[in-house]
Amino acid sequence: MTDQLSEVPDEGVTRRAARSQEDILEVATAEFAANGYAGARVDEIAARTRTTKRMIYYYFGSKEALYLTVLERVYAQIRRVERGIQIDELSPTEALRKLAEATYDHHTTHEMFIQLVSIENIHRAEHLQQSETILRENATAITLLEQVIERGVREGIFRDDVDALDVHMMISAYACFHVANRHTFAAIFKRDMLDPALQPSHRRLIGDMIVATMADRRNRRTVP
Amino acid sequence: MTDQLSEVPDEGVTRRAARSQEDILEVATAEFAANGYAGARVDEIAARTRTTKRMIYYYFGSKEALYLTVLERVYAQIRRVERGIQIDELSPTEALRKLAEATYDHHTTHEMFIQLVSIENIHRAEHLQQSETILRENATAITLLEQVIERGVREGIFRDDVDALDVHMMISAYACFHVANRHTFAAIFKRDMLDPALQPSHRRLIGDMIVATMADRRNRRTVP
DNA sequence: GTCTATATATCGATAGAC
DNA sequence: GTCTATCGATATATAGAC
Repeated sequence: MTDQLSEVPDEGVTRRAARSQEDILEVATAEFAANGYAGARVDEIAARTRTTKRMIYYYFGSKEALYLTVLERVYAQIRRVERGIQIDELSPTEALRKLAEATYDHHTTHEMFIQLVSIENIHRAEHLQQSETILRENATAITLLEQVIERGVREGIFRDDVDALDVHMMISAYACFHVANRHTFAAIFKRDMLDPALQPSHRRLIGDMIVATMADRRNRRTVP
Repeated sequence: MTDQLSEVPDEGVTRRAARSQEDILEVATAEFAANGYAGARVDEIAARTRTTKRMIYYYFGSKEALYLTVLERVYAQIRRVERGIQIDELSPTEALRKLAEATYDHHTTHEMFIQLVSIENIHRAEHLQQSETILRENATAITLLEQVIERGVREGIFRDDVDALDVHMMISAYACFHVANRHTFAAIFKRDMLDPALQPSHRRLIGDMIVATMADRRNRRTVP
């Protein structure tokens, strides 16, 4: 890799710069997630990279712009996960469970994403609202869920008074809480919600919860 | 904040001093909730009270000690709400719904509590762990839930593979998410989860969700 | 693009009079 | 208990050489 780069000086410099920026973003993500926006230190980020503080400002302009780039990066990541979910051959019930489990799997393995979302909410999403990319792209996660629910309602197996956003809210709430409130929950109740021994049953429970709620046909407004 | 959070002042402290401390705590709660621990400014808290910054340090010693007092105060508040819940004459199903709705009602009307819990989780609950009062008192919320579930299992109407902490987790997750992730959710999906027009249906849904999950008797391990 | 050194601002905390 | 004034530490951001 390094040899190839030195053979092509022009690309080498750019590629090296891109790698340096990636390096900064990686460290910055951890720093912001761990300490919040105001608590994060640019000095600390610089110290943990191969580059210097001067380069952070050279590449990103400001602490806020760096934070925004970090935010866009983790939202792009979950978008990729969501796009990869396949539910074509599944029944509405099975599809719902699979979507819930996929969200649970993503959130429980991406603690920094959840922390950054919490931080962003403390700041009333004012940074997120500056990102047209996130606002435009991340809302599309809901379309798959809409199709599943519509099919389930049409087949008469789902209640019809809960829409896709409500279901997404229930799934996200459960999966987020496991990670976001892990520490206060553990401190008070002495149970680590991310304990690997608990994950199979918690993964089953999120599916049970969503399926049981949606399959409760007593709540239908119209007869199928 | 409209709730009565004030404690009875010590005999040695004048009424004016106690009122001054209450004034500081009121403003500090809002300041920490709105900006996080590192983002909160002691100067700003002082400016919005009738007292001065010097007095904040005189009464509370440090920014961190002030924050800890704020934390204990909001946790004491939810404890009072939890203690006031009456479910004596209700069936296990009705009791479960009432507990879920009470949590929903508390969280949706105490945004600052939820924000402070989020902030505390960003800091890995390191302040909360210093408060013996919170750790000792707030875990008792679970006993009422334990009794309800035990009764429901005994009567053969609830599944028996989900314990009280899991139910508490599901209820808290739903109710917390509404408040904690309100801003990112609204930014991306253009729906304010705290819109008063949505509250009746969301309040019904949390009850439906918990009852449907627990009443799913296919998940029983033992025959009642 | 990369470095060292530094400007500029702000914040938590305190001194000391009354 | 209460005030004004201010310290000392630390933060973001930048200057300017190479």
